[in-house]
Amino acid sequence: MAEPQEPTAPSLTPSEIGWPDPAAAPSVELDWRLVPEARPLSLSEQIAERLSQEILAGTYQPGQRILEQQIAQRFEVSRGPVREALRLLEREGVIEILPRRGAQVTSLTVKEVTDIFDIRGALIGLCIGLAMERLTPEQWGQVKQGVERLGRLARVNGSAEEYLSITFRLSLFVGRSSGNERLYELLRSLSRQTVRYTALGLGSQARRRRSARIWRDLLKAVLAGDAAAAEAAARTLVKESRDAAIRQLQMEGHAGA
Amino acid sequence: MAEPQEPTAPSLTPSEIGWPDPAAAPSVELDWRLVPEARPLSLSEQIAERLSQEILAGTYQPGQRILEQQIAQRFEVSRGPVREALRLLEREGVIEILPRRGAQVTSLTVKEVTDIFDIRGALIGLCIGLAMERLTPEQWGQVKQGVERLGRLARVNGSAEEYLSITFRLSLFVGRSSGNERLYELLRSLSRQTVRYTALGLGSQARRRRSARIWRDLLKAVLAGDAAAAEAAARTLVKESRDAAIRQLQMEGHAGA
DNA sequence: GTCAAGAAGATTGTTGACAATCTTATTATC
DNA sequence: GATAATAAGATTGTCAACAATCTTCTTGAC
Repeated sequence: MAEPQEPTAPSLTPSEIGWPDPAAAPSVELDWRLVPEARPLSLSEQIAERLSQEILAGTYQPGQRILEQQIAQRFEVSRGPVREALRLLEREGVIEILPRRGAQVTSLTVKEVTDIFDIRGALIGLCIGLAMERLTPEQWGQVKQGVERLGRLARVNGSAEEYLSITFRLSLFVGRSSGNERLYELLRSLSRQTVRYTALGLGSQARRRRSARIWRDLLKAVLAGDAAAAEAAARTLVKESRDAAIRQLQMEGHAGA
Repeated sequence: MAEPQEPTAPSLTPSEIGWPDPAAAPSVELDWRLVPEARPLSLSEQIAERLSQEILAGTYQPGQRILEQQIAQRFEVSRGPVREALRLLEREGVIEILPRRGAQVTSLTVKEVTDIFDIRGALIGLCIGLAMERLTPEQWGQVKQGVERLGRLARVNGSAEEYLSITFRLSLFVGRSSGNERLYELLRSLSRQTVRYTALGLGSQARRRRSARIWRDLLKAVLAGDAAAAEAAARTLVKESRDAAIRQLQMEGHAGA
């Protein structure tokens, strides 16, 4: 490949969120890597990774076609690895591949966004329950730190990006803490597919304050050992996130396709 | 391809389970197609479909390596489509692909089986809730037919295969009735990954009777409009299926890998 | 001016060959 | 006899070219 990617940073350990130093510049970088394992990436994985970043960053717009030849020339490789990269991206829901039509950036309908949020809601409920069985109060302390940061950020009307970044770190930490690897990967994939919509839903300070309050309720229920309340809070979080996203989409005149 | 596949049968419509005539020979054929859409399959999809059937049928054993060249020769195609077929099968969890090692039939650990059943449990709960919002009592009548068949089969100690076949049809019908396409596809994929284990759990008549009873409770709750009870029954169904499967695995001395 | 038919171009699907890497068998050494 | 280095073979990764199909533009008829 033309520009070999720098080695990826080591992934978070299950027991460490690794909150950045509050004194340092706030990190809003999210880890949307397709291949979480720290191993040398194959050519097709490198291509998929880069394309995924570009699509998530908006370089390619939803619905835009992606031509194999074009990608191959840009990365100075043949179409073989590009085809595999596209299949990998399709699997992650980043693009859609139509027979004899090729790939295009996924453009979700309102219905599909709703559907994915609903699935996330059910899975996050399971996740919380499993994590409660496994994590010690000390380990929940890390979540507490994050929830407190959320509260501060929401109160002072801080950057939406940083808020979003922290909620994702929290979600992924809980996901990993479930001890169910498949569940974690599934949630990560579904979250990635809906990042832009989650961001949409957390655009206003009012929504962030509301979100922070539910996170606080969630943590409270967890520390009190009330699994049912914790799962309910988690589902509420996703449900309100979903509704806020849909409202925004409809206000923006998102036709539904 | 050497032996072109006969056109696949049209898929079930959302509103029709299409129970086979009880007088006719009992149909225990399950529809484990990878590509549910009724459209001409590409070469790689045909290969994936055939391999998937063979793997599910036990022609290839768990852990067994699958060599690209060998498959290519067998189907008289080049390795390109075979590679794509293998990626498709990996995505469905049928095989695993390791870098520079190639593909091998998925061999799930007890932990992984447990994990997948847990995910299915959470999703089926969601599914039932959504289906209850959409289906009319008349439409549930079709489920009632199936549940009654389950009861009869369990009482007379009928074939485990037929019992399994009906539970899958019921599950898929409910899945489709949720109206959440992604949820349906996800459940179908997870069910396929655990067919052999579900079968293991339904091996004894006692288990089938128990299963039939829970299905009856589930339907009763649905018709009474008690969503919480219905969802609980669905989760119980999966949970007991999981535990039975695990017990069998451990009795068979399944080491865990 | 509009619509349809056809041709040219673009794009995906497939192939066989070559390169890089891994696996296994052989042989030499202790 | 056991172990390690080495070589041969097998297997995946990548490439460039060709075939099949789809899209778009042009041309002609009404």
